[in-house]
Amino acid sequence: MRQINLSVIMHHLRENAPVSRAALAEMTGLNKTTVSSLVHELIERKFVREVGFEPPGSGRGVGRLAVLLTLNPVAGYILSGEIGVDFLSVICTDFAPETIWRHTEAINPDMGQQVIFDHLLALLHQGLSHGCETCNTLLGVAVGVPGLVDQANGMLLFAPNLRWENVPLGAWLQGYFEAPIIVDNEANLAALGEHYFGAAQGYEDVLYISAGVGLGGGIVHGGRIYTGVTGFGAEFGHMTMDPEGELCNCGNRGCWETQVSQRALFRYLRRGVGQGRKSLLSEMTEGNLGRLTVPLVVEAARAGDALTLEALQVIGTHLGIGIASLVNALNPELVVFGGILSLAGDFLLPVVENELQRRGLRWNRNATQVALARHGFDACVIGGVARIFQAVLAEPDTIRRENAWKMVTENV
Amino acid sequence: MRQINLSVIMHHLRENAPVSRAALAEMTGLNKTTVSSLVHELIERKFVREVGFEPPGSGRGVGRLAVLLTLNPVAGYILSGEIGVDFLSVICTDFAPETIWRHTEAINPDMGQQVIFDHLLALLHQGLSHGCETCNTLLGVAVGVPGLVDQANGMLLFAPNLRWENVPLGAWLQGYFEAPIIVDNEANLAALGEHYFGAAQGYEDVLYISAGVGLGGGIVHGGRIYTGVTGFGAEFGHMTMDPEGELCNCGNRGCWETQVSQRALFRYLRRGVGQGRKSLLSEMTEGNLGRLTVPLVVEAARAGDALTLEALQVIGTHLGIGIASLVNALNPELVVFGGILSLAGDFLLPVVENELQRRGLRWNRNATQVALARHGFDACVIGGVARIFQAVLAEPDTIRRENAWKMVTENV
DNA sequence: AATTTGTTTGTTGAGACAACCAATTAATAG
DNA sequence: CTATTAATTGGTTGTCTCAACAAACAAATT
Repeated sequence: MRQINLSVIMHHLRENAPVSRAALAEMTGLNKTTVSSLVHELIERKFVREVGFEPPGSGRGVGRLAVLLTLNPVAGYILSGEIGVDFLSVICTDFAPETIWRHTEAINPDMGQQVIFDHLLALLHQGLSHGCETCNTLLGVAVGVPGLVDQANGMLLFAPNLRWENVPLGAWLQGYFEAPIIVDNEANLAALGEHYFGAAQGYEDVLYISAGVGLGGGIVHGGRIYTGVTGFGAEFGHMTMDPEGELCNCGNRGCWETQVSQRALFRYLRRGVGQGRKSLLSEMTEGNLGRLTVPLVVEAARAGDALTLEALQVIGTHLGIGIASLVNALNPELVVFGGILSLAGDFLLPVVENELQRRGLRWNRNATQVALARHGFDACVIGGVARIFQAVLAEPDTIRRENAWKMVTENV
Repeated sequence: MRQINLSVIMHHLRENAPVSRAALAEMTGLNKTTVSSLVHELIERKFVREVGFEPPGSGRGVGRLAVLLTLNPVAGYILSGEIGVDFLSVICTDFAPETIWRHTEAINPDMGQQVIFDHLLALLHQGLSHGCETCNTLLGVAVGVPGLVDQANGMLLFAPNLRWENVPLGAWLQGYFEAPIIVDNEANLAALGEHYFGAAQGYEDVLYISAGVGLGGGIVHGGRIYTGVTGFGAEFGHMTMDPEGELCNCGNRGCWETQVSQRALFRYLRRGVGQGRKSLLSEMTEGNLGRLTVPLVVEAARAGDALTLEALQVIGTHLGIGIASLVNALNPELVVFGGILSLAGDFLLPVVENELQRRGLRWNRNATQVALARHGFDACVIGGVARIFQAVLAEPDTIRRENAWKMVTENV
């Protein structure tokens, strides 16, 4: 009961800070004495702090000045990392959350699991030392991975692009940090990140679609990540869109990600050029279309290159068809489009909107907006921060501040 | 708090009755005094009753005999109706819930909204008089419709097959019954019905797919109907499966329901016969394939008719592809297949399973079972009962027993 | 003086705990 | 074999704690 109300106060503080006790009481419907008591506890726990008085004469009329409250930025720090296919990324934020430190490092899957994990650990350790300087308490560690995760025990079940299988990441990390550990799918975290700190703020039912090397997805329902029964929901990329389509890495044919992904885009362009069509991209890559990158494609599109625009039109159409299907099936409030392909959002989104108008049921499509993700490369790590943030907001009374950060420093 | 615990007790009673107070305490983790107090209140409110002692010597060992508790069948009665495209159906059940009374009536949309509503009201009224004889208290009225419903106010937004739009069914019913009114989509209710009383008992994350005239769907997530943001989720039938496919009633092309529905099945068969292929169905319908019905098709399939088997194979493949996509996207525990087409389940399900094996991601498909719906024609009304049941279990202390049934009897 | 903020003080309600009574089975003594 | 007793489980009665709430009040402002 008290835990629930503490959490309610924290949530309202997050969304409305700075705000007074009286205002919190009104918002939450709780009695003001109750709010006072809860706030007192939160201040003691250092999650909340007073930040002076409401400036007098701010149009509020007569009465005693209100004491404004905010979440305490130095309540603790959060570590969030991502294991990408060819990079590691770690950020450390305070509770504001502002980034205190960040670092990215190139890897490749051939380095081997153990080496990559050690690198990740070293980065996290560096982030930790920066974090504890100002914030003292480690609130949690989140790690996003490009694969299926069994949330319950942080087991990475299957990451085809890393060629990893059944890696107990959660257990490994638990051995090094005396704080809650979250391991989750990269797109799921990114979805939550957009919900907390990005384009989806204020929306409780969000579909996130991340198109990059492949096509991943995340569902936020009621403000929480929707995990299917085995925690492996929202693999939109492997919905069959064309039963006789291109072969997919997963072994099936015509998966959505064979139509909408960086790979699909490049394939279309290469085929076009291969068939003798002219394109700015040939010059931009000096004839080596193996060097294609999404930014290059966007540049070509802006320059009006016909083949590129056509490719984006085709990809956008497929993206739109899939989104319309999902909108009909799930009736979300907002669809957020992210991933590296979202750099081409200016060209893709109008096509998507058009397709959604054509194929979405009237009521569903009218209730749904489509937006570009705010966080690009950082989407996942920011989502990890959001995930820890969420865990702390949900049960602020269970954080053990004393021994919250205690790292086994041997052999790191 | 108390409300929550009352609800917890009710749920455990539903799932484990008959059961003793001590066992409830153990299951819920509540203190046994608390359980006693809660049970006492529930007995006073007539939702629960004692049903004698646990038979001695039932392998339980020593100790005082336990008093067994169950939900009280005559706690009240539930009215549930369905407005179909060509029928009305109403049942009245007690709180067991056992059917006390039921009736079905043919209609057709041309009769007009007001006439159909009056017929529905008359049926509900008949059910009510049967219900109050034994059970006294009306616990709620549920009505399922083949269309989009805004749950909040029971507004039927759009029912293409009835050609109704913006009908305030909830408000109308509220004027006649002094009890909670639920108006919801037919497939959503059916999904909940399978969860409470059918093939999906014990599964908390269920996809329900109903193939009949069209293809509808329902999602049960965490034991509750998943409504999208506007309460219009799970319109699986209008996911685009083939961008250039057949024209659908909704105006788009290649919707799933153009591939998997009674209409799609009959179309395939008629085309086959039209192309000169032999089929038992020609004889069975005496050459008039306009008379096709699903039972006839099933009969032909059982007799080994090649065209029929081929048709079911094709439909089953499309069904399987769609289910695989949904399984990948939503990772449910169970997929339940219902609707009139489920009569052909023996022929369709193996094909579906096969397609699921091919197209489902390994982890998802392994976590997901596919089952036939238990309730056929009654799925929706039973779901309506479940919906009311759920509402009562959720807040047993808010039911006003005194004036719960008070019907405006004028002009009915 | 009126108004708004926030605290102090006391009340209410709900669940937890301990002790107790009740009803049964199992063991044991005669 | 029977009567008695111990052990065990079911359920209730009082007491305690804790959280939310209400009313009164103090402080700071217009």
